[in-house]
Amino acid sequence: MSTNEDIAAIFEELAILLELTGANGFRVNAHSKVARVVEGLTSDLGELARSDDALKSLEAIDGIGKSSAQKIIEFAADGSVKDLETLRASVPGGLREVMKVPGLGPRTVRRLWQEAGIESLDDLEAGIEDGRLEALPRMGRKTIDNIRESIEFMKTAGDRRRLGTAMPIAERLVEMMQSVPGVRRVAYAGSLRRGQETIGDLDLLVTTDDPAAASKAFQSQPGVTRILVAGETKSSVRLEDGIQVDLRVVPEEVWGAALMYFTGSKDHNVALRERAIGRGLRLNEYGLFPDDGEDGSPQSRGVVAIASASESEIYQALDLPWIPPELRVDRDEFELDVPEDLITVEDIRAELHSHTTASDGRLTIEELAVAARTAGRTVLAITDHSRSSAQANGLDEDRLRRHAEAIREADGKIEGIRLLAGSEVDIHADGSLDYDDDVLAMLDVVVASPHASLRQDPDAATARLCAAARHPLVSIIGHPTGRLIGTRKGLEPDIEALISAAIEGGTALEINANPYRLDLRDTHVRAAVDAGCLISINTDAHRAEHLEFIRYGVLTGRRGRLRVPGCLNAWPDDRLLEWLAQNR
DNA sequence: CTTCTGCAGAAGAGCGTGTTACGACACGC
Repeated sequence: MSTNEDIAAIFEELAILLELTGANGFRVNAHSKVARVVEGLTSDLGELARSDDALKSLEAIDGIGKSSAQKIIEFAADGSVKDLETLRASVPGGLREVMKVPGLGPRTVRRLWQEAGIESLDDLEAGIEDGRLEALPRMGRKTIDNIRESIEFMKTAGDRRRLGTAMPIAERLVEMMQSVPGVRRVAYAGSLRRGQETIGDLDLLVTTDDPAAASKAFQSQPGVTRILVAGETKSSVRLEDGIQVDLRVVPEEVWGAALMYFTGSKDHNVALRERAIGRGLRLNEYGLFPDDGEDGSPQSRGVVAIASASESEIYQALDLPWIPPELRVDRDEFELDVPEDLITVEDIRAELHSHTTASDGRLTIEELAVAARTAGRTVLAITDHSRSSAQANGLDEDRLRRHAEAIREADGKIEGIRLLAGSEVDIHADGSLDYDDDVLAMLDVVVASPHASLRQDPDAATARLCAAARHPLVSIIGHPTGRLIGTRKGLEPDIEALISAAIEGGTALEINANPYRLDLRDTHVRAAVDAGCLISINTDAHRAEHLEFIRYGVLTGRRGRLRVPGCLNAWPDDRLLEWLAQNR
């Protein structure tokens, strides 16, 4: 674990433990915020914390105050934080699991702990059976049944879903709701709309002439295993595979306000509402209202909204440009330099990382070329695996030479798309490449990627990747960390060092659009974009459907503020080909 | 706990729903 991740984990734990001790909610939030901020940093806090002016430098980071700065310094020096140790000693560790039970919040868990001696998930189950829970006030049959069901659900369901799993489900739901009579507009919102790499649950927003019909259709759709909430304007169901879907039904005229509210992030919303207060206004999911100082929600008192129909008019009324959903994280999106022209799927012209039957792909050169052309690409680099990737049927030098010839031959035969002969060459643990330079030199594109030794220590990983990035014949570093979301951590190089090496070596860094990878990840893309390092969004297609993954890579790029000029494969073909020829 | 402006002390988002006991509270977004 990198230092930043350690620190983020410490503050996350502090927040949970504080919550359980009944600490002030703002204090709890402050700790969560530090965790989130630290997670988003690319520079090493450990180093900063050991520097001369550590306290000042740390406090300069938004969200980190004196107390948090001192804890970070303490951790960098001793590897532990006293306050955390004290809390750990006074709060049973098992309560963190109990907090995860849907429906159980800090208040209830604290009561269970102090009044019924519940200290773990096992205790909770025992307490349900032996009647300890029933004996508590405000603990009725229904609540206990719900807890029992939630525990059962927790045991069977997985955690968060990958972006690529959630998106098709959401699109199916949107289509389904669109077909309900009276429905006008339907959209998915939430973390899916923000393009996060994993999604907790799905959020659907609907405007309709017949709210009751929309809610009923939603609750009774096939695949619903449990209705969690069933109100007039708000419903929540669980589907067969365990995914939770929330529906909100609103009047047409508040579409924009509701979409903003439902898209989040929570912290972005809080920041916007604070901004509204600062301007004598109030923002909620029904609109932006003048603050008349009265109690109760403005819309219920007939106060007329200043803005509500569209997101942009609300942002405008708060003196902000429309902020793309992918940037709504409450980091620095409220500063004035937010680009309006983030990269889009339509901007992508070239696919620079793909596989055919020569290694472990499913399509021949011709089939893949046609598929790429159909998907709208005008340039396709075929980059099969190199010899060390034996499990992927990697090509030895002879096969590579013949394969390159075959690609160039096919290039002459297929209209409408330019084919490039390339390789996805393994970067060995020591930073050397899997082919000799004279072999690489005959190719049009070289994607160099780590595939093995993905557990090496961060310093070795940095040296390994930087060496490949500085190699004159390498065009792109493919999936730089090699992580697989939720299953493999991958390398943990010093990203800023890698970015510098890539700039120096005239090499682009890849966003691998495969939803299992999305590597570089969003925060690393942002660091690269800020430094002026080129990015290439590639699907790593092994079959035709994989070309559709591009959307996930684009979302990740947008989260990193990527625009066309910084994205190699969004350039005009001539310019791309010229760059590829020169940078080798 | 952090930020902001009043530099010591205040302010910190706002709503719908379910449960439990019929107004209040907790939860989750």
